[in-house]
Formats: sequence, C-alpha cells, structure tokens
Amino acid sequence: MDTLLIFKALSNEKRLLILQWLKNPKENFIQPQHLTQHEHFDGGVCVGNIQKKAGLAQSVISGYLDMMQKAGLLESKRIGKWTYYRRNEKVIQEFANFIKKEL
Amino acid sequence: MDTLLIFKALSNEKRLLILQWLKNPKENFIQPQHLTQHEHFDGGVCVGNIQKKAGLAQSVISGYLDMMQKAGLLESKRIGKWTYYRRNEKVIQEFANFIKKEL
DNA sequence: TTGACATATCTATAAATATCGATATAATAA
DNA sequence: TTATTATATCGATATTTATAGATATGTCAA
Repeated sequence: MDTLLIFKALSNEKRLLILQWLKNPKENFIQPQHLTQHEHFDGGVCVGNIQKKAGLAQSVISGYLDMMQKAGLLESKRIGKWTYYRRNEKVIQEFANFIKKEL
Repeated sequence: MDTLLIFKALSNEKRLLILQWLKNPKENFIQPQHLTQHEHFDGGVCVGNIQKKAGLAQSVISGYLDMMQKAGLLESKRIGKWTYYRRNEKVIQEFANFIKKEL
C-alpha cells in the first residue's frame, strides 16, 4: 500500500467525493441498463455516469479514475464498451488502519 | 474539521514524515536546551530542529508547519525566540474517525 | 542600543497538477 | 463494413505547489 499515493489521490475534492459517492452507487448515480445479471460487477459504476455526476470533462474523470485505481482505492472491469469502477474495500480498510495506528 | 485541507497537508512526503516523527520527539529530534521545566510545551519541537531533520530550507519548513497547523494537525507555542510545534491529537483522532466511518 | 539568532514572510522559478478539447482505440449496432 | 458510442490518451494552457534565497520581524544577551 502506497500511503502517499492514496493521500495524493484524496487531496482533490472531486476525487474524494467520487470515493464517497461509490459507497452508495444506487443512490448517487444513474443506474445503467447495460448489464445483464450474470455479468454484473457489483457496486461498479461506468465512467460516463461518474462523469455526469461530477460535472467535469470526460477525459478528466477518466484520468482521475485511473489515478485512484493506481493508488489502490478503486478496481475496474471492462464489460463491452463500458468500464465499471468500484471501491476496493480491502485497500480502503488497510488505509484506515494505517491512519489509526501509524499517523 | 476541513478534511480536504488535511489530505492536502498529508499529500507530501516530508509533511507526512514530520507528523509521524512528532509521535516520538525524543527519538527523532535533537533535544533542545532552551526550555525550563515550567514553560514546557510537552512534545513540542522547535522549527530549527524539524528543519535539520527534514533537510529542506528553513523557509520551506516554516511554511509546511504553518500549513499543517492551519489544517489542524499541529499546534504551536512561541516561547522566547523559538516556536514549538506538536501534534494536535484531538484533530488527528477526529480525522482517523472520519476515515473509518465516512471514507 | 546593538548584534546575534530563530522564525516568518516575500520574491522568483521550476515542477506538478487541473482542466479542456481533439483524437485514438475498442466494442457494438446497423 | 461503416457508423455510433464509451473510454483512453494526447497536446496545450492555466493554476497550484515545491523550493530556495533574501529580507523582515521578534527576542534575547552583551
């Protein structure tokens, strides 16, 4: 876990919000029609819907999500045309423990 | 508590280290001779000693410490010529709770 | 009061980050 | 195959951050 990368990823208001929004995808994002039941990536939201909610250019959001994934905060899966992103709870938990014990 | 300010303050390696060093001032910094017992600011380390440990210019460290104080992570007290900085455990605890519950 | 020292503030520059629009790539639909 | 849609990458520019050195301010000691 690269703690510094995580702090950098979260030192931006929109990225911090995105991580929090992803705690409740159903309440915070338009629900996609694209997914059939069996290819579900549970809790995942496609780039376009995150972009609509965040209100920044598509290229910006794509870069943000990539950065957050590289920090370990998110994980993604491409299904057809769409890339779905969701929280990586394991890393987030690890980070929370680091804060509690080492910070 | 301004969470975003805290994340920004900690999104820099040296600032993150300073906060961690201040958990154990005696082990991490030269002990100052300047303080008499009664005017002690327990756990506080003067700017110059933090600067020596961090290895950046004095003006940079002064700015870092000010930024960390504005974020609430540190508190300071001027005693004579020296300004002592120490951790603000209350805010750090609050931040840890935020991470655990809201992140 | 002057000199020395600790810290804070100011100025300048280089590097990193934020952001957009345009284009490239990948997948699907017609 | 071609057009359309979703996402990723590229190129450009503006803003922010990192950093140093110079100077100002505050405090103490001679």
